[in-house]
This record gives sequence, C-alpha cells and structure tokens, in this order.
Amino acid sequence: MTETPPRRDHGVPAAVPRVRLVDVAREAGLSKTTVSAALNGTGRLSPAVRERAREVARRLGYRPNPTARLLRAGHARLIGYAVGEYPTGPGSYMDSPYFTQLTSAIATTALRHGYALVLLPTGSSPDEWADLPLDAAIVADPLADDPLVEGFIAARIPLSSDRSVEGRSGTHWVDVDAEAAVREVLDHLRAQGARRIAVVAPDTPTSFYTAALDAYRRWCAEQGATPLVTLSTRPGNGPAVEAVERSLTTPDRPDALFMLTEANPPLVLDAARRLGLSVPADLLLVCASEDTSAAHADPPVTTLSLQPVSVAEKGVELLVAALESGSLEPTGALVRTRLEIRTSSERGGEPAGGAALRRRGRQEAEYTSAPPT
Amino acid sequence: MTETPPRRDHGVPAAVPRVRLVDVAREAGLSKTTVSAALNGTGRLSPAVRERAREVARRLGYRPNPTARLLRAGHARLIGYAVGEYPTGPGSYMDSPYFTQLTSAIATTALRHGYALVLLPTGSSPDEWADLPLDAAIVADPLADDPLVEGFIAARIPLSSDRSVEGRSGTHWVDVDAEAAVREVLDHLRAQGARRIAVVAPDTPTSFYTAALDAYRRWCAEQGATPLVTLSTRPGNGPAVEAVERSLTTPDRPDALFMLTEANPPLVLDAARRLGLSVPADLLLVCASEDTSAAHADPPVTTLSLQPVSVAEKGVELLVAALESGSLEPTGALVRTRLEIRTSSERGGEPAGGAALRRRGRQEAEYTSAPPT
DNA sequence: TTGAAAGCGTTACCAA
DNA sequence: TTGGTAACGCTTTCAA
Repeated sequence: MTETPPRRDHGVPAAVPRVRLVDVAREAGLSKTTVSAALNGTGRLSPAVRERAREVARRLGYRPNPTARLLRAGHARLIGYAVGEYPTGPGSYMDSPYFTQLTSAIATTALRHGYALVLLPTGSSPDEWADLPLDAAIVADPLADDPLVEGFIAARIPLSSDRSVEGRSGTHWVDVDAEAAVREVLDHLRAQGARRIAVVAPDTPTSFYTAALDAYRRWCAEQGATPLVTLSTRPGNGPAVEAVERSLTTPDRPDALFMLTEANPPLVLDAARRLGLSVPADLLLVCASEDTSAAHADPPVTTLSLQPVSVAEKGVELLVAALESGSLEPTGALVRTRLEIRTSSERGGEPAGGAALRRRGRQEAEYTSAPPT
Repeated sequence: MTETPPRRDHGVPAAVPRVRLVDVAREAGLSKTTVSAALNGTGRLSPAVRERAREVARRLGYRPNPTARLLRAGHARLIGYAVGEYPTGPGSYMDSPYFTQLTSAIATTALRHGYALVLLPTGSSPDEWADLPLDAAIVADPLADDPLVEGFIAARIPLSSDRSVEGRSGTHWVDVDAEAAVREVLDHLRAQGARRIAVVAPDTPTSFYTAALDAYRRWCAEQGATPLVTLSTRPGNGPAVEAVERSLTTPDRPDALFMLTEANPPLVLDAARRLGLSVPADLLLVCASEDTSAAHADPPVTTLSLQPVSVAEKGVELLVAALESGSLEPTGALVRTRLEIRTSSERGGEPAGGAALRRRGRQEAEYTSAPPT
C-alpha cells in the first residue's frame, strides 16, 4: 500500500495544491519509485507501465518540484553574479557597454555549460545571498577587500574574479593584459606621428585602470615624454566629456588623446570639434570602449576593446572546470585586448563627412515611404 | 542520543565534506533542534546554550544548506527573467540602453522585495529552466506565442510580461502608453513649426512599435498629413543610421524626424550634419532613447523616454503582490512615457557649439597633469 | 528549557 | 519488472 500523508498547508495560501509524485503514483496505482523511473527514463520498466505513468502525470499536470530534486542532486547549477565597481554612484554598472557585454556573455556562457546566473546586488552583504543555493560565484571588478569576495571565500563557494584573488583556495581569476594593451595603443599613436599623447582615465581603483595608468607612465618615462593625465572623477558621459575638454585645453595642447574612461565616442569627437580640433588632422583619437557607435562615428573612431566576451568565457570556463572536477586548485588567465584601428587615429585619414558622402552614393532600395492617404 | 548516519558520498567528489547541522549538534552535545533554534533565534533557549551552539557553529564553519531550507520553506525567492526580442540577431538585447536599464531596474526592484533574478536565455525552451526553483517569471517584450510565456503559464508559474498576456490566470502586464507618447511628441513638433514629420521605426512586431506606428498614422490622418515612414530592418546603430539617411533624402524632405528606432543620438546628429542639415534650424529631432549621451550631444537631443525603470518597478510590484497574497487574479498597468525637451526640437534653439563655448568659460580647477619626469 | 520525530518531495538502493 | 524504504539537510510540532 502507498502511504497517504495528510497535507498540512503552511506558509502562503496555495491557490492550487501542487500535484506531487505520490499523487501521480496513487492515481496510477503504482509506487513513487516506479513513476519516478518512468518519468526520468531510468530503470527497467515495462513499456506499458511507463506509458501509463506518463499519461497520468500528464493528465494531472504533474511538475516535479525543482527544490526537492536539487536537495537530492546536491547542486543547484546556479552561479551568483555581482559587479563590484561603482558601489555608490547613480546609474548602475549596466550603463557601461563593457559591463553589459560582460554580463550578457557570462550569462550566455554559463547557460551553455548548464548553469544559470543569479543577479546579485552590487555592494550587498554576504547575508543577503546566504539563502540562495549558489554552486559558485563571479564578482566582476571587485573593490579592495570586497565584502562579497570575502564572503564567498569564507563560505567556501568557488569564485571567479580578477587578479586580486590570485592564489586563494577555490578561486579563479581572469584579467586583461593592461600593460600590453597600453603599449600597443601608445606605440600605434607614436607611429602615426603623435608626440604629446594625453590620457583621460577614471578616478577608480579598478585594477585595469590602475595598471593602465602605470603602464602609461612607464612608457612616457622610457620615451622621455611628459605624462598628460586628466582624471574623470564621476562615472557617466557628462563628466567624461568635461574631462576631455579639460585635457585638450591644457597649456601644452596634446596631439593625441587616449580615452581610457569609457565614453560615447561620438561625444568625444563632438568635444574636439567644439574646441576647433579636427580629428585626425589635429588630434589622433583612441577610445577604450565597447560602444558600437565608434564604428559609425564620423570619422570612425579607433577603439581598444577589453574583450569582455573573452573575459566572460574564460572566467566561466575556469569556474566550471573546477566545479566539475571538484578541485580547489586556484587557476587564472590573462586575456589579450584588441585594437581596432579606424580613421580617427590614422594621420592622413579621411576628414569628417567623407565616409557619409560615399555612402550616399549607393543608396539602397529598401526605402519605404507610405503613399499619401 | 543523536543519530550518527554514515555519510555516503554521491555525485561530484566533494573536496571538503560539508559541515551539517547534526555535526554541530554532536560537537556541542546538543540536538539538531536546539542548534537550529539557537542559530535562527527562535524558540526559548537559555542564553548559555544558545551561545554555546553559536560558538561551535562558528568554530566549525557551519553554513546551513540553502536548498534544504528552501525545500522546507516551499519557495526559493527566485524570479526568472528573459527578454523575448531579437531572438536571433547578433548582439544580445543587452546592446540596447532600454533593455539594460530595464534589466538593471528589475533586478534592483526584485532584490528590494527579497527576490533574486535568474537570467534565462532568450528563446530557450521550457525544459531548460524546469529544474530551476522559480517562484515567478518576467518576460520582457515577448514574441508572438512566445514559448517561454506559454511554458510559464502551463507550469502555473506567476508571470509578468506585456499586454499580450492580459487576462490570463496568474499573469500580470505592464505596458507603455504608446498612443499618448506618440501624440505628445507629434504635437510638440507641430507646435514648433514642423509640417512634414518623418518617422524611423524598427521592423519588429514588438507591441510598442506596432502601437506607436498606428498612432502616428492616425495622427497624420487627423492632421491631413502624409505619413513618412522608414523602417530599419536590423538592430544596431549601423542600420539605424542608414535608415536615417534614407529618411532624410526622401523627395519630400522632412522638416522633423522622430526616431522610434533606438539609436545613439549623436550618431543621428552626425547623419543630419553630413546631409547638410542643421539641427534644429533645418530639422527638428526627437529620439525615443534612454541613451544618456542625448543630454550631452551638440545640440542636446530631445528624447522620449519609455521609462524602463517605471516599467520594471510596476512589473515586479504586481508580481510580488500576487505572490505574497497567493492570488491568481490577473492585474496590469499602463506606464506614462516622458518627453525630455532639449534644443534639438526647439525652433530657434541654439546651434551646435554654443553650449560648449559657454562651458569652456567656467574651466574647473580639477585638472591634474603630472609634472615632467 | 530541551529533544525526538515527523515531515518537505525527490531519487537510489536493494529486496521481492 | 516492481516497490518499500532510506536518505538529502533542514525546521517545527509536540511531548518530556
């Protein structure tokens, strides 16, 4: 006989009492075990029984309880995700194309490996996610002594983050090769004839920007050049544009600008234009940005991509590998950036307007104008 | 005596056998019940015992198993989130400021109500999330007969989406008032002197764009004006800019442009400039966009905000209210858009460059240039 | 004040 | 081939 436990509802008033495995079993005149095997395609069951169990389950609208399965399975296939940067400021990290692409790619990659991503609040305390059945976590751009990072490590939850966690048990890191990236940009600008290369960078302790500024200063020292650094103190396009204006109106007016601060490239061009500077004739421009508008700007803007997709993939892969193998061995990887050279940083490049005029030549036939009513 | 069940490891090789409640109980010489009460602050325990239990738990590094608590509690406080638009195209929905702000706001609002968001893949089949213990789901901009929407409804998982789910049991909808939005924009442009208002819209079946185009055509009919519609067929800034160029080179050249397609506003200005059109003197411009660069463009661009934050808040609130009350009663809400009028749509507005020249006057002292090395 | 035992809903082992 | 029973780890009722 199958047991018939009396149901004692507790908690939220359940509108419809959920159909459980026992309910299906009772209705089908089978045992829980048999029905479970039938639905999961496991065990050795006669086709007739299997089909009957399935039919009854379908008829009753049975849905296995995910939480119960999770408890049995011992893992939830859930990865927590948080971004450490800009803990306070207005406008979340989602305003940055770098972070949106990173977030999107992490979610996609995790999903491909069978894990779903749980969005955690920036700057939250470890207690808030203690009730979530997370198998692992990813913290992008952690703050110094990030409470989230420390919390996950203390909870022995495998963690993927940046180089600041290097070597700690159960952690994995991915970082961008800032040194190489900066050198590539500066060497490129110098080869194009730039002699006074200014940099606009955000005033954050984020590892990439710190490392990038260090690399810039080293490069300047090697070249015997004067570092020209302007800091943008708050996130957002407004402050970034102001920083550009300040940078370009310096006594020793630069002949090239390397925007490390993430800003909308057309806006940077606007700023230069307002100051009477023609890009690339008077000013070479390179923007560290993932903004797709760079390619369509006038002139198209050279960008340094921090390759958020690669960072995401590597971070997830290291984490998943450790998860599957059960290893606590820390691992890490360095990702190469990508310099996409466009007109804005090529001495002798076409001035603004050129590309557009050409484009107007091959007007497409897709135009649809509704007829007069 | 406390039971001492032999641990039989199964599944992934656990590097460190997790500390369970019984382990703490045994070590402290107490029962599971007592330790549980001590840690949760429930029951009536002597301060001494409570402290001892806590001390032992701390010493052993005990972490309650979230899944087990969830099974008891009957809910996971997890909300699934997916976006239906652009199921195939390259570049995810995360490329759009509207969706990033929506996503960010939904996550924040949900968290504030005690729910965490689980990112689901766009266009996934219902099987893929069947193992996730979701209490509810949100599908932004669902496709027609979206499999995700149908799956959630079939699984009796409370759902928040757009108006297409209106009236179905356990569903909630939030939509933007497209009709009112379009009328406000067109009336504004007409009041500024526009007579031939062109529209560029994406070629998607998304409810907002469909409704907006309908409203535009109705308005034109009322005014006895000719609808001038150009469709941008693919997502992204490139196709949007091309559509703008097509729209502005029409035989009956428009004197105002209403960009429904989400594009980077400075890029739209660029396109107009390349065609020899000065904004706002020759062309009034309004962009439906959440892009913050609109305010900093030259001239600043008037935007129609679809208020993703309001949409997010309302959607989550309706869902949470239903979750807490256990009601299956469908609910819904209409959100008002917001027209942010700037120079680009004001006849007689300041030409490009003006704002910047003023700004250069009050140069700030924040500039930091490193001294020569 | 403390603790034994009964669930929560599922899957896996092993006996019938 | 099928089914009883014992976990998974926790909270809670109820009896001592």
